[in-house]
Amino acid sequence: MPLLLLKDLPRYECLLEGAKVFPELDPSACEAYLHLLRAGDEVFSVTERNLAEHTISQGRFSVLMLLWNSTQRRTNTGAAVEPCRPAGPRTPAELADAAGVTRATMTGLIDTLERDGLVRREPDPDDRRMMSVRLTPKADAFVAALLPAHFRIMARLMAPLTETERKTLVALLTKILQSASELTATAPVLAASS
Amino acid sequence: MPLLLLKDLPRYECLLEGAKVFPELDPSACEAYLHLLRAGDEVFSVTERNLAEHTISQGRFSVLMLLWNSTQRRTNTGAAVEPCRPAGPRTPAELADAAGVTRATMTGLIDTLERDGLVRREPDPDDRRMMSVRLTPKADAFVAALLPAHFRIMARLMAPLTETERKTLVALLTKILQSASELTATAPVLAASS
DNA sequence: CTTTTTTAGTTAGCCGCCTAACTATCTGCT
DNA sequence: AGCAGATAGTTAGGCGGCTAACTAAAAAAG
Repeated sequence: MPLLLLKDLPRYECLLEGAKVFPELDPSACEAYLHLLRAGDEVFSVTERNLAEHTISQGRFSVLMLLWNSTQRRTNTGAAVEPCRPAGPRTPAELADAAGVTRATMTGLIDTLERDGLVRREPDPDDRRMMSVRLTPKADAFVAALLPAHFRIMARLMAPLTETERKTLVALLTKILQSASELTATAPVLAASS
Repeated sequence: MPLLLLKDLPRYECLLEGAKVFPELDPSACEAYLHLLRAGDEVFSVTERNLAEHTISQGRFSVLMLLWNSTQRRTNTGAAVEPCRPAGPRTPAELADAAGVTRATMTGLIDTLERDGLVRREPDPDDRRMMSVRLTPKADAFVAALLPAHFRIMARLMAPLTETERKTLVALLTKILQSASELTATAPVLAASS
């Protein structure tokens, strides 16, 4: 539960009301914004609650998935499996980049994962600054046991949407993600320009 | 930046690949899920970054907005303003409910807001267990100064979407929110049932 | 009227996120 | 070779979530 968001979103009339006071308030944009964060938060917390039953957090789970993807790619048994990415992340820095957190955060996540016996840190023989993070066999079993329920929850969450609606949703979200990335890139102009 | 999510979402072929290994994996559902969290996270962090420039966090901002809404409703100057909610939240418990966090968390948020001189705790004369949280004049000015940029960012984020697309998005997100709420309600059945 | 239960708020302690500062190592420039 | 700068990882400290345990007060039960 990362956010902190109004449980009951404001009614549209309230947004229209607010637009009279604040000319910058675009009611439909605001409505979309609030619904996006609210739905994202709720969906997030549903999956997080499932993971919590297996005593793992979303953050640690993401790290496991990243590492698991890497090992899957190497020890792959399937025929004709095209590599989805050149090579899976191995080092804390790569994991941090892939997960979108700082290296300091990744240090903490790896700490707890290592304490729980799910990963091991191994020094890199070539570059003594670097570490290599590996899943333990325990983690392999753990992830394999976890994933079916995880996927089932995703399917349940999206059950009310048809295939077409899902594609539409992804397309709309992609547009928003695009404009958010642009806003992130042109950072300091935020408040000033129209 | 609440979540911890893969920066580069997996390609659709990878999801199809995974579905061969895990029959529970619904590729389009998974794709929608990942895009939703990714977009929500990015949008969240964009607004958070703006708020951070005014040295306030999303959580504290939400509290201020809840209280500000309450006061707006009482000292309203506009004619023919229908009340959007019966009465705004006043006590820490009401604020916690409205914001969707625990009371312990709300205590902490009010602590820091009070420390920064943006709210005041006042004892309730009728029920000595209760406190009343009020915005200070400083907070009024603070919020009023903050909101225009905040609204401008929402508008920018949603700029690539037409009015129709925004309505579509809201409708789709509402469906997802609905099914997420149902999953939350029927909690313990998560992993077991199909 | 006393006792029990409920409720409001806080406190304490954990986790995961951040930034900033630090150590150790490697790289590149002269 | 030797030193400046870049890079990998950790540490320290803060914030904001959480749960669980606690205090004080009100409400309910007897």
